[in-house]
Amino acid sequence: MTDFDTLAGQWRAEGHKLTQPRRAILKTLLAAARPLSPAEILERGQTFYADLGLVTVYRTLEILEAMGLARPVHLADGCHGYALSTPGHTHHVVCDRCHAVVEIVGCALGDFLDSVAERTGYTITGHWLEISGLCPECQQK
Amino acid sequence: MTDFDTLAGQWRAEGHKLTQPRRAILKTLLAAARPLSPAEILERGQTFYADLGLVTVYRTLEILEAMGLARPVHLADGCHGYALSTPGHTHHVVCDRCHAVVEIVGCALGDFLDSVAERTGYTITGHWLEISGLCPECQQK
DNA sequence: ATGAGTGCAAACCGTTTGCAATCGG
DNA sequence: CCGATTGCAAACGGTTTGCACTCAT
Repeated sequence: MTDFDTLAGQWRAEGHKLTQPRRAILKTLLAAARPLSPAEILERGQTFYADLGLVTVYRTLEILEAMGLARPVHLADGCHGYALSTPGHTHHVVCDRCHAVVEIVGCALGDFLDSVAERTGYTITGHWLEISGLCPECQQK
Repeated sequence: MTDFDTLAGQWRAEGHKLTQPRRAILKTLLAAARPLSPAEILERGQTFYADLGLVTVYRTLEILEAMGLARPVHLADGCHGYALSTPGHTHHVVCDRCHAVVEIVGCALGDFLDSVAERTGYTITGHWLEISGLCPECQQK
């Protein structure tokens, strides 16, 4: 997670303009505790900039994803939401009930992937791990 | 992977009728070397039963998924295909180039998940791992 | 015979695109 | 000022639903 100014800096560094709609989207993602669908980003973003449109949400997410600043997270229902990502390789743990998300920054799969490569003959180029569970809060209910 | 008769047996055991369209879909999935999109299943399935309709593909996949006999596999482009799955817990290794798929039957993530649970306070209920790479054949090109 | 299963067409929903108006640098 | 960016409306593609007909049992 980064703060707004750092994010804004990276944004401009790529030559993108920092418009009001885009500010609203960045703030929304920064404030989110779980991955948000485009529609949710729209709704929340409108509290920052009332005229925000869904199309702009899609276009901004596209840029964020290309920059590696946000990534799509597959949710249980088949749709996917977007969450800001720390740079580099991360995995997510998503709460089944409230969808709160925690990023796992380290990746302990190296040995496992080596054995997979050996067993299958594949050259491994990447992997995607998503863990589901119940967050501490939801366990109490 | 199972053979047709075993699959058909499980199918009937749940009280579903084994119609021509459904036979065609099962045969198609059995013959597939990689996950297929609903549209691909339709196309290939029509070689077994010419009047097969797309709606039936969706409805049959829904049942197969509920029975745990097939599972959706997220492909690189965001769409997802379906592949028959061995019962129980498996992971997939998908070739970036030709989409050939290998199932990893063992799961060596236990320790890793334990440490995640400890670090995050979550109760882990499940996980989804998909590995991408190049299959032996595609490496030679 | 009879209810489960089917295909068609239409509805539906999330996403993308064309375009004229607008905004940021 | 000028091109990047915007929102709207319409197009689009994949998925789901309503319905009358058909098939497996």
